[in-house]
Amino acid sequence: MIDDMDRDTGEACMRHLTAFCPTYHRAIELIGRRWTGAILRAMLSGEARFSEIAAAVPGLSDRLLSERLKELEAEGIVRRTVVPSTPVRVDYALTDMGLALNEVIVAVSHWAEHWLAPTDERANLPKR
Amino acid sequence: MIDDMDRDTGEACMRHLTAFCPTYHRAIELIGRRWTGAILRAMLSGEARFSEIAAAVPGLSDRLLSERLKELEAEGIVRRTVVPSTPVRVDYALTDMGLALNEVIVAVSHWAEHWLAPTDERANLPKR
DNA sequence: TCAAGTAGCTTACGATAAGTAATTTTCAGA
DNA sequence: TCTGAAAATTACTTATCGTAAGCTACTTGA
Repeated sequence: MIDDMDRDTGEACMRHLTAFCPTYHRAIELIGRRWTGAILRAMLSGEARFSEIAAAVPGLSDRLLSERLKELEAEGIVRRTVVPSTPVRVDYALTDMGLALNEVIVAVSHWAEHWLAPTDERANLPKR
Repeated sequence: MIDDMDRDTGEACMRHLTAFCPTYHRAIELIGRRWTGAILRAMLSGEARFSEIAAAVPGLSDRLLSERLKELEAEGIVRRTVVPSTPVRVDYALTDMGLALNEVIVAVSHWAEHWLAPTDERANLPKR
């Protein structure tokens, strides 16, 4: 269903902002999937193992982490390495493509700091 | 279920990248929802009316556009104005908070241009 | 004046994705 | 042999999405 947007004339929808850009769209739908942004941030901050990432992202289940890592690997953003030690270890690392997402994460962090900052009354809501 | 992340100690998870940052997390899950990134881009490029946005984002249905706009309005990113002309018009505009997302959209576009550009052989992959 | 059309939604419902929990596999160490 | 941890996977429930249709208020055109 997303198919009809994948024909990209190419080149910059960026030279001036067009209303719709297939390349941008693929990117935002990819990194915007649930949990993916949090996983990428954890990895950029240095987490490399399955259980480290899981521990760094509260609320994220094994099932979804596994699924998201597979997707990111398929996209070329993450590289999975099995270290044949005993016990076997699995390391996840960002590829260059993944590392380049740092700028996006920083831009989001920046916006979030400024506009969703915890001085926000939400932070003080009753909340169980 | 996202509740237990909302207790934000505040201040920058940004001074050095922490593995998890509740503020960042709210932001990325908010703007990363399906279609939201595309809607924001369309609005940043000037589209202001319901039908203009709908036309600018192929594949997006009225139902979801309506839902997303309501969410964005509730978050303070979009302002809805009913112009009492005949026929009544509804204009949507980005607030300052919404306009500030321009930097995020540009960062994503930039990354997308570089890493997902249409010359990419991925364009012909079977697709997930 | 009456049928058809447009903008901006809303409702209904089946399909897909996400959440929760339990289970699996492989090895190490006690 | 039993326990435990890591990295999944399977089974099942619930939430979100996609598709289609309907609705209301107004306009246009015949």
